[in-house]
Amino acid sequence: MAAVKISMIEDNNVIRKNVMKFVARHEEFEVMEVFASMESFLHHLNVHPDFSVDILLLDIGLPGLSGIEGIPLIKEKLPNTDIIMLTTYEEEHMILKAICSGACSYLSKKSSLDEIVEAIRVVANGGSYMSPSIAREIVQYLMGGKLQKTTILTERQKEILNGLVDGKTYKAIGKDLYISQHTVKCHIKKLYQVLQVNNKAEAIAMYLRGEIE
Amino acid sequence: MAAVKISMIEDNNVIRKNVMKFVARHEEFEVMEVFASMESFLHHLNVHPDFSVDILLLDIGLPGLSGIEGIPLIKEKLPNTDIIMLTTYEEEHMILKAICSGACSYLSKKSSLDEIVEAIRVVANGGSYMSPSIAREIVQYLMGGKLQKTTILTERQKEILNGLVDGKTYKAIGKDLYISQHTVKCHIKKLYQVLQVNNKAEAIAMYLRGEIE
DNA sequence: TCTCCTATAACCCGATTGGGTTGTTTTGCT
DNA sequence: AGCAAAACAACCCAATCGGGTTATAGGAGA
Repeated sequence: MAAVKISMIEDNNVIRKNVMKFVARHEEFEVMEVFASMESFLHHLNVHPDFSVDILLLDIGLPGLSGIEGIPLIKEKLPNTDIIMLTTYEEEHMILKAICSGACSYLSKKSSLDEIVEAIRVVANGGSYMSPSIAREIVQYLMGGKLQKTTILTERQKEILNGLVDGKTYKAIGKDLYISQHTVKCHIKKLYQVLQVNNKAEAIAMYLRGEIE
Repeated sequence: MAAVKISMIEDNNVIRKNVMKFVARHEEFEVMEVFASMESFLHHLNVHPDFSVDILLLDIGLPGLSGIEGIPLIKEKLPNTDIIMLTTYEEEHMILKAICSGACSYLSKKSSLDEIVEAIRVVANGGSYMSPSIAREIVQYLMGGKLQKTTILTERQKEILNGLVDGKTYKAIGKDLYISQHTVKCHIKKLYQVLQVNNKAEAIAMYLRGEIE
């Protein structure tokens, strides 16, 4: 198998050089150009349209265009490049945003060089590496306090809520459930009381955020 | 620190004995009673209300009450026990269901004994261990085909959409952004065209399902 | 049996929304 | 400099929504 091509975007010179030097010692990896900013990387992509890498190590806290903001731009040009985020900021929303944007792995900068290389190997083999603390946060998010939130809604209310989420009008929901639109409205009024919201938008948001049922 | 108390629910005698024998060799772990079915475990909990473990290895494909179905029941009695799922079924929905139910780690049965012990250590330290292939699936789920959907919305439209998602009226959004409600409506009209929806509900649903930005 | 709750249905009324048109101004790109 | 796009603003109008009240029928539980 050909060597796995690696690149890195990291503004801290010391970290960038150390990591890439260590990676380069492993002969299954081929270290490509590295960059100190998202802008310089994107510029390089424009100037060299043929440039590609298999795995990109990406700092989340870059000055200027941040790592997260850059992910979609990178994926646009290099859809087959796997991105490993490197970061000191382990805040939940950052992590989720990065993963949702297309990063496939997430490493704390506290990780050892060996751990970084291990992560690269995992990703090269089609897996996804997560630092334990980060995995834990993702799990927390997925669970989303969903425990012990055993349905407060009646069956009918759930059916109606589903209609709302689908963007249906009262009339359409009534038609679906073979009841009048008046009745639909009546259910919805009670629904709002139970959920402590005042309109469709909030009810839908609550439902889709998984805070119900 | 006291030994970490470990138990296991697994119907396959060979696997159960091998794993627990290996775990027992590590003196930081204390192997407790093990069980061949969810029912016998739950029964044990009822008979011995003081029984507790720190970490429970749980087979997902148990006969009778499955591992996933049992998680909420276990969590009810032992809220502080961390659950590590062991499984051959790596299907996405199984994994997500297990995690959403309260499992904190997920191991493929292909994992080596060393990997299992490593996972236990990680969990005992408050982390969460994921097999690379499973981490990948979770990442896939979180990304949800969201790639190459590089923002179609303008900055202004995003701000407005955020207002909608928060359940605000046009008027309130206008106030927030220092523009008139007419203008807000105008933006929303264009927004709907771009997203190909006809009302707030669908736009919010699209946003919260992560199909935007 | 007699409540309590849910589901059903209807009415009124004001506020909000969605869709249409028509503009001016600013901004970005060529 | 000039064009296109986006942001801004206002008008009309019909449909929808949110909140209030009132009322009947059926099922669960005290």
